[in-house]
Amino acid sequence: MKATERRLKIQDLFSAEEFIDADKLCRKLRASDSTVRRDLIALEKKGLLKRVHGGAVSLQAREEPLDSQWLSNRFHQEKQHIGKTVAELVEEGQTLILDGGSTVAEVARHLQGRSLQIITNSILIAQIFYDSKSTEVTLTGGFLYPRLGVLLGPLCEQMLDHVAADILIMGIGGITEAGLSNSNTLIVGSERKMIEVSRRVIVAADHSKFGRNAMVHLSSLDTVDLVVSDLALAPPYRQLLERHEVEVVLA
Amino acid sequence: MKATERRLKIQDLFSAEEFIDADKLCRKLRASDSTVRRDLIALEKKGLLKRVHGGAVSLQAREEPLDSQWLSNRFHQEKQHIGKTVAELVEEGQTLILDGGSTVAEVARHLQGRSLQIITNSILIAQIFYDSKSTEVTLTGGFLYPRLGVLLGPLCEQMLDHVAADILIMGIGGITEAGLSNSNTLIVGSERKMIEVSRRVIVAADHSKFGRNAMVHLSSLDTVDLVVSDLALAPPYRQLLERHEVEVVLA
DNA sequence: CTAAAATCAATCAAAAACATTCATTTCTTG
DNA sequence: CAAGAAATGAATGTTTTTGATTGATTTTAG
Repeated sequence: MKATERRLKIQDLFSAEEFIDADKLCRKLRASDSTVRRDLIALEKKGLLKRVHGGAVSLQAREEPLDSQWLSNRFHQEKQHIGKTVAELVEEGQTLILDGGSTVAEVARHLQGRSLQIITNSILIAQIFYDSKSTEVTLTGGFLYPRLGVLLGPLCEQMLDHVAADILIMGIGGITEAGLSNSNTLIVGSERKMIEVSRRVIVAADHSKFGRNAMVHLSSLDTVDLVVSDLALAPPYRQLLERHEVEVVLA
Repeated sequence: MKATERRLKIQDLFSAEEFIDADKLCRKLRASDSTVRRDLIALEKKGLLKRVHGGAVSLQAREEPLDSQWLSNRFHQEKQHIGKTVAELVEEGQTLILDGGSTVAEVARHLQGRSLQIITNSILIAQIFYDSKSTEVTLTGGFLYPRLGVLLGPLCEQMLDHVAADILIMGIGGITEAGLSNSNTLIVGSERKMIEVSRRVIVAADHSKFGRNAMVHLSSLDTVDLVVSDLALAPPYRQLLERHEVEVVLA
């Protein structure tokens, strides 16, 4: 097995477990412990995982409870602005797909009471419309991914196959020149389907997501129609997006 | 098992239980007491838990989803007892369908941390298992019915067509000689499907549901295998159930 | 209150995992 | 095809982790 193939496989394994045993990797990849260790070092250098004694842990896997409040509120101000701006782009009566993630949740909050049809795979976002009569909410089914509160897997993708949406509003793990990426293959799988069935793709991402790579590649920048970020976005990134014909709005 | 893996697992266990015995941890993690103690010391240093004689307690106040609703709930005490009793009937590794409703939610709370496969159409129940890794939760898709937080409609029923469950745990609007009834046709529709695909049907209903008829007839009493209610259940109802070969347990 | 039982902290040797080096194989590239 | 570069796996010594043992401390029962 080649190095690239091995490393992709390692990344895949993180969608199921947040910790991976080095021994198990050796057996699964049929490689020596030296090789596996080198792979892990390489992936760590790329910022895709954290190496620990005995294996490696997924980076986004678990926030420390002490700053969990803080972390989910990181750039909260910015996310609020982004949420408001994105919500203003939506017209009455449209069909939206809302992906999971705290930035998109902020968009959802600004959509409360609007007359829309919303499809989402996030139970947190569904909750925002808990007692709204004007907004019709449909949840995709699926396996509930612990801690993120999103529905994933074949059931989710199968359901998305049967719908069509005007706009997809998507959160994201990282954006670089290579495109969008997110933290695990299951999430990326359903997001790909979402892109597929949506006429217009809007990415809501605060400036901290730029220049970062998450574990799994999702798509190239060309699939995106519009990126809404905050004012702290470094100009080079803005130019990068515009080179790919992506519209940019800073909130 | 490696150190990091063990410590993540300990954190998981604390999302289901407030206090955990050191012995129990040794057995569950297959590690010596020295190792477990070192793990607990490490986690305490990170501020994730508090070590006490004989084990450790969770530091984060376990927030119950929708506290306010539950507190204002009628017959809350009775529902708690019913919940505990029903939860004890469930065996490890089984596949359950949980329908919506406050009584069933009480059952779900007592199932936290168990190793089960749960299918539900209630986002409130899904939330109860928000960060439990041992309990695998699948949501049916569907329209979100406002204020009840349940998923209904063709999407939901279609999904239920593809599953099979050991036990269905069902709340109910009313029980009379004529059978079970509930408040609207959409709910009844999905509940019929649930009954269809489950080997054993358990109804969790406090005594106030007896002798009442809700809007829509759901099924006759013969489809029910077991009813769990509280001690205030009037004897005539008990006899009625037994005439229909329904087992009765009072909590 | 006292004694027995349980739990804890400290220490140590064995085991597991690690970094480093080096010879061998595989892959590039001219 | 051949020289060089990159990747691999084995071997080395080092560091970390682990479970057992010891005696101290706390809890429980009488």
